[in-house]
Amino acid sequence: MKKETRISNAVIRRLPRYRRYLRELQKKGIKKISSNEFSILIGYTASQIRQDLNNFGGFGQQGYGYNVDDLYNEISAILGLDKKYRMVIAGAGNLGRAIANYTSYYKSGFLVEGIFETNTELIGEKIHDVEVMDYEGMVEFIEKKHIDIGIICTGKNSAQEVADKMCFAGVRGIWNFAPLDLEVPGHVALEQVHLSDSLHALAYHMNKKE
Amino acid sequence: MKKETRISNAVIRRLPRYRRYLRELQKKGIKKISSNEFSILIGYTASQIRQDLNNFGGFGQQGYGYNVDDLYNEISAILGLDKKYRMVIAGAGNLGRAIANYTSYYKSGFLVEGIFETNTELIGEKIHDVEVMDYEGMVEFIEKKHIDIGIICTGKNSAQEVADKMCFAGVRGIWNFAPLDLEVPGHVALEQVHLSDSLHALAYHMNKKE
DNA sequence: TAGATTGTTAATCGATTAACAATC
DNA sequence: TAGATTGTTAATCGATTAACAATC
Repeated sequence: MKKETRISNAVIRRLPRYRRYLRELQKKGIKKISSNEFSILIGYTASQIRQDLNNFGGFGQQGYGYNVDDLYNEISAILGLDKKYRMVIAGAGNLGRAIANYTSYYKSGFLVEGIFETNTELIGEKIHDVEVMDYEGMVEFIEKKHIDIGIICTGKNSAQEVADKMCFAGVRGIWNFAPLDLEVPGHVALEQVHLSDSLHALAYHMNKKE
Repeated sequence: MKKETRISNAVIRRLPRYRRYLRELQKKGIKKISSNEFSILIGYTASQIRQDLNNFGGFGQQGYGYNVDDLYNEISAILGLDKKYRMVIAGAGNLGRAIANYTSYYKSGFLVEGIFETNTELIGEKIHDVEVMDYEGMVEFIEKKHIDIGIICTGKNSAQEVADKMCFAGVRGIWNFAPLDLEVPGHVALEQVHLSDSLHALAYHMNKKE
C-alpha cells in the first residue's frame, strides 16, 4: 500500500467485486489478466480498473498485466480478509439463522461465536453449531470473547438499543439488517443492509422498463 | 411527474430512504417539514433534498415546506409502491425463508406466491402460508400466475440457470441473493444483494478506524 | 529491440452544493 | 405585506474516462 490519501467509498465498494471475479479466474486456472481483458469480464472500464488499483499500489507489470493470484491476495489484504473476525448475532429469527448459516458456509475469517435472543423458547437451541443464548448475557459475552462484529437481526424497535449495547461492550463493527438507520459512535464501523430499500429500487426499475 | 429526463441511480437509491423517514414523521403526527428540517433529520443537504424531489415535480410549497403525507404518497407512487407485485422464491433454505417471512411481515404490495425447491424433503412444507413446491413446476407457475418478480435464494451454481428460467417464464424483475453477478435480458430489471460484499466493506472500514 | 500494457496526468463528465429569484 | 422556503440556475467538487509517457 502506498500513500495515505483518502480512498473514496465508490472504490471500496468495487473491491469485493474485483475479488470475486479474480477468484473465478483462479478457479479456471488463469494466471494473468490485463486491465483490458478484466474490463470486458467485469464491466468496468480498463482505465477505472487501473485507477482503482493504483490507489493502493502498483500491482501490475507493464507489458504483462496483473498476476491473478497476487492481485487476489492484495485485494484480500486491503479489505482485511487476512484477519479473523469474531461475531455475534442478535436475533435468532429466520434472518439471523440465514446469516449464521451463510457466514459459516462461506467460511473464511468470519466466525459466528454466539446468537442472542429474548424469546426463551429459542434459547439453548443450536444453529449450525452455534448456541442460541439469553440476550441478557450478550454484553458480558462480547467483552469476554473479544467480539469484533455485532450483527443486528432483530426487529426495528429494539435494533438501536441492541446496537448501543454492542458498542458499549466493545464491538468494532455493526452489520445492521433492521430496517432503520442506526447511530453508532465514531470509532465503530457501520454497514447497513436495507433489504426493503433494495426491493423498492427494484420496483422502480421494473416500472421504467415498459 | 414532470419531464422525461433520465433520473440518476444515485437519486433512485435515496428515494426509499426519504420514504422511510417520512413514514416515521407520519407516525409522530408531524404534518409538514421544510427541506432544512428534513436535512438535519436524514443527513442529506437541504439543497440535495430539493434537487432530488424536483426531478419528479414540485411537491413543496414556497414559504411553507413539504406536506409529509403528500410527499410520502408521491414518493411511494414514484417507486411504484402503489402497485401489487406477485413474487416467487427459488430456494427454501434459511435465506429463502427469511425473505418469505420478511416480505410477508412488512406486507405492502409484495406477495410471495410460491417457493420452489429441488430438495424433495422440503416440498409440501408451508412457510408462512406459502407452499414449497417442486422446482420442476416453477416455469409453468410463473406463466399461469403472472408472476412479476423472481427471488433467487439458491446457491451460486444454479443461480444463473434459475434466473434464465424465470426470465423465460416472464418475470419483469429479479432480486438476486446468490453471490455472483447474474445476466438478464434488457427488459428485465435486476437488483442484486451481495451480502458478502457488504461484509467485506465492513471489514475494510473496521481496519481504517484504528 | 519492439510490442504490450501499466501507472499517472489531464480532460471530461456527472453529481452535489450554493445562491437567489420566484412565490406562497 | 413581510417572511419563509421552495424551485431552479450557476458554481463547485469529485469521480470517471482518455491519453500517453514510462517501463517491463
